[in-house]
Amino acid sequence: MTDWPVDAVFSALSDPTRRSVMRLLSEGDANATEIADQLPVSRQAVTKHLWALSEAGLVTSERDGREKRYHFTPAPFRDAMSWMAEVGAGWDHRLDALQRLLQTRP
Amino acid sequence: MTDWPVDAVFSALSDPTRRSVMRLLSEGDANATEIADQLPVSRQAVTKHLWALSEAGLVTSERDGREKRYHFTPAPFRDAMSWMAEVGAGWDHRLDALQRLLQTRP
DNA sequence: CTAAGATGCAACCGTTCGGTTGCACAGGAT
DNA sequence: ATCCTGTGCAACCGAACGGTTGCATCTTAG
Repeated sequence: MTDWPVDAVFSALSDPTRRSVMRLLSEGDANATEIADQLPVSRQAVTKHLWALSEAGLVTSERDGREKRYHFTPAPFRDAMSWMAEVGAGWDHRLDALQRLLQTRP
Repeated sequence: MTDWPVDAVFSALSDPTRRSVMRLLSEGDANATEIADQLPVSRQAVTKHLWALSEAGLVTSERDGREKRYHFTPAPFRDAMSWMAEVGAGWDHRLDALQRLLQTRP
């Protein structure tokens, strides 16, 4: 039903560089410069990607003095997986199980 | 690890029209013209979307006389969900459970 | 045979995307 | 006060994207 969060999440995850950023952040917080150092793109590119990820709710940021640290937030994965489970329900018993799983409260 | 299927799946799913096509197909097979009739886009647009979905392995097609019928195939969802479970593992206990679930054989 | 419906191919268009570069601004360290 | 270092803003570029239109082709229904 609600399509906008799903849209942002899938879009955010559809780019390889952005997935790399997510992977890096899943291992610990970082700022834009640090992330760019570990990827073959400029800091500006990373900043744009972080903005997209943040739009999707996949990262949060926090200003600390002159730097801005980004944190990993996988919560919106739930939306994406729910969509898949809902659409795929009945075709794959694993998706049924997933749908049940996603309804358990954190 | 292998990134190309995940890439195709997330990319395919990142477009609202394409998700609508998936939803329609999840309710039953159809040809391009039938799908286009139920969506606010041209048949040609639908055809292009079906090509993208097929690249991601999300639909299969079968020629039947003068028409070409498309079938829903949610199997690649598994790749996308695996990626999310892997990256998000440790942050959300539901993702841990999912990761275990995805390792069960069909 | 012929007409109608479905697909395929290709060109075109405006917008978005991923990425770059250049420069200005802000906050810490010394 | 001054020099780094990290951010932010904006312009720019080429490629890909989502979509359209027009036309050709193929196949079945009558």
